[in-house]
Amino acid sequence: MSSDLAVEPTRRRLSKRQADTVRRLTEAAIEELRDVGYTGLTMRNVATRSGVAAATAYTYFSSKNHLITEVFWRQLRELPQVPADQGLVVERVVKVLRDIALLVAGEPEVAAACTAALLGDDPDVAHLRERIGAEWHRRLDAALGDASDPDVLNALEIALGGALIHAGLGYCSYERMADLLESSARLILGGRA
Amino acid sequence: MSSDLAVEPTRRRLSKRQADTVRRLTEAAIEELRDVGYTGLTMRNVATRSGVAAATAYTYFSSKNHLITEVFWRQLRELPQVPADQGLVVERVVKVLRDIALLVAGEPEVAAACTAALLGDDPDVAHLRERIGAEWHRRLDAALGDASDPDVLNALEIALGGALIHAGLGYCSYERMADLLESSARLILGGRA
DNA sequence: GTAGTGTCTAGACACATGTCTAGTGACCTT
DNA sequence: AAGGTCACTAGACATGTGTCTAGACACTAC
Repeated sequence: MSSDLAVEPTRRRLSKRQADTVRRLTEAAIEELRDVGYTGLTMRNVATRSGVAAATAYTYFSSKNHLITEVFWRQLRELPQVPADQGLVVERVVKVLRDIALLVAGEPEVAAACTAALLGDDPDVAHLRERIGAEWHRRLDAALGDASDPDVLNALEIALGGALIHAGLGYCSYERMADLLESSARLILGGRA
Repeated sequence: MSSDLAVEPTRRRLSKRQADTVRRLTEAAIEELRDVGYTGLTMRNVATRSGVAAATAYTYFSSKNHLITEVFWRQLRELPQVPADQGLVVERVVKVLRDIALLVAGEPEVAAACTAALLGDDPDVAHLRERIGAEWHRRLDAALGDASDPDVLNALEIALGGALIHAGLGYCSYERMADLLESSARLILGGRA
């Protein structure tokens, strides 16, 4: 798919061969999630699907949750930035939120699994969680531009997390969730531009 | 500590003896979560702590996630209703949100575990999830009273879920989360009373 | 008291996770 | 071409999950 993302370390700097192994593992994980979901996914099956030994998978990912969270993180990273200098603030914010919400909307199984994996307690998951949170923050802050305000930013971050959970919990579809999220954002931004 | 909640069925109507077993299991689960958290909790340990065989625990709870979700549900049920006819709408809403947010704030380990368990995919968890979602909806709707509006209600539900997740993910403490939630609610309710 | 129903126990089971170790083999460098 | 390093393999291991079965035990009714 893209970029130097394939060379980005999961645990350390990677050689070409290693990067390839990691890529095969994350791709196999996505297929596996599509087929059998979070609970059905096993590290052994992902490894086999990648043509790799199970022990090798654990060399790069400390846990099942870590592997799945890495999938989510890579998808978020591949998402293009929203230009910060065009259109109304509210429209820019709505676009950022919709982009993230719909990132995985086409694959609800994958999305739900990522949400669950994000809550894992291993240190590698915690680290990715921070990066993901920071990325959300950064994108929303950029979209707000001069209009940025801590309370508004927090409210938007909370809304984003809430929307993903609501969809992940099965309360609604990801498409509907994106609409609800947009509606929330407009209420939060209220009078402001 | 209360009510006929102890007789409420988890899988079917319960005899006194059964209700007692279930109560011992949920109480042991809370203690276990406090001590060792979600990952550290094992059904066998909870069973032992309750003075019950493991197989018995599985008679009442189809999975670890089901047991923990039941804990969350029972705590939510025990939370007193906010009177719907006093004070400003916004203050009533804020109180409902704060109550739920702080429900388990004293026990972050328990709260985080519940959030994770809620995402489980077994049918018993799905069922409780619906009841929990409905309960949130009901309480917020009541607080809004005549001011109730589908968009506002959705935004508040999303904010509530988001806040729990943010705290569960460790982005902030539950106390701080309650404050952010309040601030979000005020933005969402905006001009409205 | 004795039988019968319903609850619980003990322990084996298949399967998953995550760790570890000894050993294989490909790719450098010289 | 030989040697060394790095990535990977194969498989055992301890531990947890969730299921199952045979049997123990208590409480009720007769």
